[in-house]
Amino acid sequence: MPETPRRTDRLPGTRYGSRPTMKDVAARAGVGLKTVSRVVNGEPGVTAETERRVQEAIEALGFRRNDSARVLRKGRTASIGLVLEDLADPFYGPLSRAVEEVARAHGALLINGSSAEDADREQELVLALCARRVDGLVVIPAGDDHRYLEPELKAGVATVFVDRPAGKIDADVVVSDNYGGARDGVAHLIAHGHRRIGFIGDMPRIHTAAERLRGYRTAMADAGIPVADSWMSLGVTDPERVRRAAEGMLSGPDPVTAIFTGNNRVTVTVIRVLAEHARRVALVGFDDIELADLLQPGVTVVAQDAAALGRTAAERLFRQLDGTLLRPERIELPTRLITRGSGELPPAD
Amino acid sequence: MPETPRRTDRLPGTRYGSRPTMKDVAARAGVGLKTVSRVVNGEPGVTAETERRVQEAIEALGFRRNDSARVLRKGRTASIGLVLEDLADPFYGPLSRAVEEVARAHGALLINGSSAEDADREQELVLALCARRVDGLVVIPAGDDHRYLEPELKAGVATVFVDRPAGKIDADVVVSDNYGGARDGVAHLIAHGHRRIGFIGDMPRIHTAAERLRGYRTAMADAGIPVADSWMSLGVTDPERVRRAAEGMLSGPDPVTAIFTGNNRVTVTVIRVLAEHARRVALVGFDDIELADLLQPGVTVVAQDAAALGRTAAERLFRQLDGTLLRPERIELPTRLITRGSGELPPAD
DNA sequence: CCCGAGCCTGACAACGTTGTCCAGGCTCTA
DNA sequence: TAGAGCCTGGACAACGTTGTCAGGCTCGGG
Repeated sequence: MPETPRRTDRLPGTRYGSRPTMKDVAARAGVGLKTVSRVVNGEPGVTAETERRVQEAIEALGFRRNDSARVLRKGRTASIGLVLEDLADPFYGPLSRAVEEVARAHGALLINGSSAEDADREQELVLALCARRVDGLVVIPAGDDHRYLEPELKAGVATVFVDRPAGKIDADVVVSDNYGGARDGVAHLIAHGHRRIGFIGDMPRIHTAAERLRGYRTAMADAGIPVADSWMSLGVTDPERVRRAAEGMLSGPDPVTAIFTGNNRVTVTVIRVLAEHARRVALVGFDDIELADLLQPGVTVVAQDAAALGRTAAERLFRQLDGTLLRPERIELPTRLITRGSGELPPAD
Repeated sequence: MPETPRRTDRLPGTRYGSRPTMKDVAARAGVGLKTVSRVVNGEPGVTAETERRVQEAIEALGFRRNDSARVLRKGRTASIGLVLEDLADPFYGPLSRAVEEVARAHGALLINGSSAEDADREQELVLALCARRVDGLVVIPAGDDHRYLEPELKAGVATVFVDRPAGKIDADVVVSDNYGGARDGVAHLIAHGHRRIGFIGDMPRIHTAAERLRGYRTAMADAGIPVADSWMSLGVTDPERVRRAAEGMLSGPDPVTAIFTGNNRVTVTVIRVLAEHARRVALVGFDDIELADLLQPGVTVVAQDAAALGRTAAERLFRQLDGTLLRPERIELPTRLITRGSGELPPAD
């Protein structure tokens, strides 16, 4: 009896009628279920003629293997999760793309989500990905406590943290040399004669922001320059806050002659402020930004390689899955100072 | 007999030992399987005391529901797929983020992949997403024939095409007014006295590129200006090709006095070329670019709202899933001319 | 004291696929 | 011509979850 009406308890939401299954294909081709499975998976042991009949039935019915069932059976999903702060941030685009390319090379799909810099949302996302049984996770953490991941790690979910370290668990980490990069950037300003140098960065609870501030402090200390509290401003990176911070440093009795900005968003806002400003103020920014070379003056930056961060992390992830990787490690990628003019302006008192 | 060694044919790759299941939780809590299910899903009909015992067992074992099995049973995955050209392109970041936000509001996860402007890769990705049984698809098409999607549409996979229309199938489409935007941008140059205006765009097989070229031609025709072949250049948007095209238009016996660029990547490269150029050349670009206002002169652009494209598409997708949407439709979002200086330069002959 | 209503709870099948295992038919050789 | 061995194909169970359904319990009313 072909074409029997199966399906007993379908959801009402399912429209059109549901998808054909291997059973349907088998019935139509007049073969057994397992034979269809063999054809679909390219396994050996099927006559050319039988294979043709099966292919024909697949074509005719529009059959597509149901990966949920497959995953349930096999245990691996061939997909990895990526949790980052904001997909729309130009820094994360290339990183995300790099992760995707590595995943693709390993035959895996990428599922991603934005945490919006919210620890709860990060956890929610990560656990949702685990419930889908992703094979691995690349996480740019928003929170600083990742003990909630312990059962997942034990269960064998490969995990790599990028851009910022994991909190309170032992895991692979790939970061840029935030401390060293900031230190070199500030030293560059000092080398060009600046002493009153401002620092505007992200919220101090964010690891990268703290590290870059540490780099700033070290460079200043190394040069024997005492730092005034009014020279440092940490907080959210929305344009309003940053603008106020920059204007504060540039006015008053003891204005800065140079500013070091803690990330791409801050840099962009500060460039705007400086453009409206009469006095020439030197600027070095963390993170490269597009068109930085075409501004007047060109913007000197400490560039990190977002694509390399993503690639390195993803490659480690798949090595964890291979089993070729045993101990968690911390990898630090170097930054690169790109001089374009803004950092070489002399102090204008 | 508790702690019996289950698992017969596990993959060798699975490390540590596999995850606990509802069965394990049930055994530990001393309740039935279904009771665990009820607790996990917050269904009514469980005593506070029983619930407490189950929660305790879940906690102790680090249980996490397996969504593959759930999907297999329920038919819906609560995830949607997004296929775009390149995650690293600044235009797609906000679009992607907007889709994600709408998905999140509907409790769905986002799976995405880059087609790299390759029709085969697009198809491969889309079908992989369908095999995972995503509830819906948002596609920025690379190819121009989407008949391969017909079985999926019939099976009820909600689908919306964004930025470019679908090929050879009837589906929802959300696009910008590429034709009108380009026409207005070029008319703006004409209004400022230009007659010899160049057009540099993407490959003509890409729908947006063709539409923008059509807008250019219309504006020129409306002004009664005959267009020389040497004023138009279509092709890949890599910097080398664009640079040659721009330099070609700017030299020779009859150089252009203004250039209209067909997308953000082209615009950036042309800005670089013009910066090296002695003569002032007017420029209007399609797509807004960051820092465009800070260049000298500021870059006049025809801006499209990438986030609105993504949001609109995703909202339509979920309305399809609700069943509140019946007929496929084509939605066109307006563009906006933002004048900043480069488009208002007079012709310098 | 008995019976029915109502509430909890658990046994069971089904979702679609893949791994295991066996049967039947074939070829090849002695 | 018989037996061994190979190749093809199919029956069946299992993956982990959820919907159905029925059983057992308590409680209140007659």
